[in-house]
Amino acid sequence: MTEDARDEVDLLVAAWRAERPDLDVEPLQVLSRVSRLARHLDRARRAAFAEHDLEPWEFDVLTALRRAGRPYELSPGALLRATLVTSGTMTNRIDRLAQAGLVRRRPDPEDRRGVLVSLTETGVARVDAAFADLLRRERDLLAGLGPEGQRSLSSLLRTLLAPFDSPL
Amino acid sequence: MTEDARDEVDLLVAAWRAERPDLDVEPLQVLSRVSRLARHLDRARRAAFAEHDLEPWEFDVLTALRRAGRPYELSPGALLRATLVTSGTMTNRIDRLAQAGLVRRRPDPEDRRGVLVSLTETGVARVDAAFADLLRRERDLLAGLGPEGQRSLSSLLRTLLAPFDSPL
DNA sequence: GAGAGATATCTCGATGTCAAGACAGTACAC
DNA sequence: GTGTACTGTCTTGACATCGAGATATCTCTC
Repeated sequence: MTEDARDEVDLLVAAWRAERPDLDVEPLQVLSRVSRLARHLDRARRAAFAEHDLEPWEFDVLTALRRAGRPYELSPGALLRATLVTSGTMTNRIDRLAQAGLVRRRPDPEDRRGVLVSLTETGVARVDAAFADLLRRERDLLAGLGPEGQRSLSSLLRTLLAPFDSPL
Repeated sequence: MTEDARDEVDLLVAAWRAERPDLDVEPLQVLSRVSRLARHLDRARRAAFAEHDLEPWEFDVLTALRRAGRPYELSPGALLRATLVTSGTMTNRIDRLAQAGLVRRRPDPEDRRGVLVSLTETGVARVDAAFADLLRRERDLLAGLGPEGQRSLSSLLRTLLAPFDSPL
């Protein structure tokens, strides 16, 4: 059991143990790391997308549409479920993406309450370029783990994530 | 190798494979899960803290001070490094925490540019109660992994986190 | 086919965050 | 000692997000 690669969370846990020896702070070993890592990832993604003139939130919406396959069209409702934001946020996002010429809005012919949002050609091109770039960078970040580590990590995370995804 | 507990990310990866079979999207298995899990955790924490009348950002600052040990005092600079926010954000946070009576500000006697922020008695009590509660809830979230899984998960995450923590 | 409840989207106000820059004070080299 | 670069904190303005509520439409039951 090597303890070489200490990180900030190790220090955090040690500090808590000194201050509150009565508490079991083991959960922080996992969950603080998840939060901190996500924060760092956000920053790295922001930097990566800047080269393609995209904000992370723009990328999130565009990829959801891109993943849907031709004709790259989804309802705002489907988009907000895919991106975990509220409806007000999604309206705002679509407005701005439409203004930037990356998506288009049209009334849903089957449901007059509804709207359908689709990628423009520019939108497809931009998201494809940014996505390829992102994957390159993410692969670099993960290189230290090796294929074995990546598999077990994703499997453990899936277990943790499942209860959130399924019930709702 | 059981594939039972499929989550949203499995679907996401499958969708990408169908749309872009030319790309290796394996990195998403890890990093999308980290991001999504962090998002869910934020929500869970928000709900947990609500019972103690604390916002997540308040908790972050208060715990940093609490961890420092008596006299529970740090500079704004130390706090922003601990919480990964910018200086403007930290100024704003300290203002509001001071107004709520949870922290106190005083000039640093050793550096006239500086300020020292410390917990009030109320602050200590509130953060201690909220922290114990948070740990209970986090333990529940992690229960599905077992002690073994938690150890390997935290170790893998540490490897991933180390490059972010050390260079800067 | 009328009404109740569910659903889809949008509007609006409040809020927390960031980025850039201002300003005071410190540290170090010469 | 003096000047230059650095550090620590705060200010300001822009912005994305959320939550609650408004409106229109659909669906299902009776």
